[in-house]
Amino acid sequence: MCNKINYKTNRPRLLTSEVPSLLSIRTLNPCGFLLQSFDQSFKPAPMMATIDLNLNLFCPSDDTTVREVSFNNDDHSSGEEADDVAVGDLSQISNENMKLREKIIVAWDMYNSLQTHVKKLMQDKEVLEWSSKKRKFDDTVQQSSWKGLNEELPMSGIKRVYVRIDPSDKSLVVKDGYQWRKYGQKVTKDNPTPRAYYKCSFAPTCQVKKKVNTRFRSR
DNA sequence: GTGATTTGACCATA
DNA sequence: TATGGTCAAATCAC
Repeated sequence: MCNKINYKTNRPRLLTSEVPSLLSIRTLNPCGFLLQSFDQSFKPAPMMATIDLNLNLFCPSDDTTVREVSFNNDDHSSGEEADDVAVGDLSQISNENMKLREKIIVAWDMYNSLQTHVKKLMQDKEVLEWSSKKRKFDDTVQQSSWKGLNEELPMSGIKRVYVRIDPSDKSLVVKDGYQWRKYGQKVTKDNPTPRAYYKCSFAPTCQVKKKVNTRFRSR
């Protein structure tokens, strides 16, 4: 008996290729002018982040308008002297901008090298922890009287492992040395109870999957 | 707010 | 075309 299921929904599907994956860092000088811009692409990070390094050292935060430079004429200084002062100020600001720019470039380089280092450390940690857990599990399987049921699927390179569980254990967690995350459930043809699909969630590099036919647990 | 689960839709394959 | 496997938005649990 097969019933065809018609799916009706208006829910949009977001394809992975449509997900923006851009980290944008903008650096503004003390008065809000763009000083330096970095764009770093990350794949497959499904997110977009913008970080403003607005070093607002000299300007009030709400002061985004062009400001007039006025001079106090109480000392009766001439217009030429005022121009000289203005040029001096601009030159000083320009120098400060240059120094800031150099500092930001150095900080960016340090950030990049630190990020690389952290990534490498995390990968090393993942590999160590995973191989430790895997070894424990392999030992358990070796000792199991069910080892005759373990099989290597021909031509596929996929190893199928059956794990015996304690019938008195009513928990839904199978103690097989892996950490699982459920990603789907399906009602199959010859099974009245749904089949659950799990992925290994211990590490992103862990490709192990499992199927659970709940009818075997139902009694 | 974050991570896990649920569930309808999509896709590959026999 | 039916079926199983997977994806990903919605929902739930904490």
